[in-house]
Amino acid sequence: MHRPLSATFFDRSSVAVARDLLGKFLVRRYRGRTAAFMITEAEAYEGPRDKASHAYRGRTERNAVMFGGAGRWYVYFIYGMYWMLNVVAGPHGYPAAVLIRGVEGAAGPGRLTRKMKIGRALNGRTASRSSGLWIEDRGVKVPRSRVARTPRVGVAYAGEWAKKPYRFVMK
DNA sequence: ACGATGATGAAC
DNA sequence: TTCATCATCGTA
Repeated sequence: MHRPLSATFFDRSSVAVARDLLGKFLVRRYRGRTAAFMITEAEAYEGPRDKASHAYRGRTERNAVMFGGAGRWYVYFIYGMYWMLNVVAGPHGYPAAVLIRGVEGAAGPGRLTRKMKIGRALNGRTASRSSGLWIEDRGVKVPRSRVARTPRVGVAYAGEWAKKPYRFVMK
């Protein structure tokens, strides 16, 4: 059996976490059924200085979970239709997170949450079996040659931060 | 290229 | 209380 990744995996720079999430499995237990999909795309949102991050303008009701400890889900609603799934990274008090943008069989962050029945109920919960959503290492190794690094999607407003190569995608 | 669709946060 | 904005997606 595979064990869920623990908080120590997420208690690092969000960029390192985003890179290492490629090849891991996002596992959902919902209404008695369990489904697992390999993560193929992730983006880092790194700290209070990152202009593309929700935490850039400080703590608010929405982004509060980003300021907590690593390994919790940060789920928010956007464009009146979609839920975005993030996992909090880095030390307590430092607002960083990784947006899980794609899994095998669902490209795009909005599609993935719809497919896996992810919504507000998971916000602030721990990435563990108890919450019904967690991440496992199933032994898939993703070599550098299979990883593309690009700027993040949909953050053109973020000036210099829009250019940073914080998006990781499996080729 | 653009509209759907509504929560969020900052301004007023 | 109003209002612009938004870490997107489907249709054209």
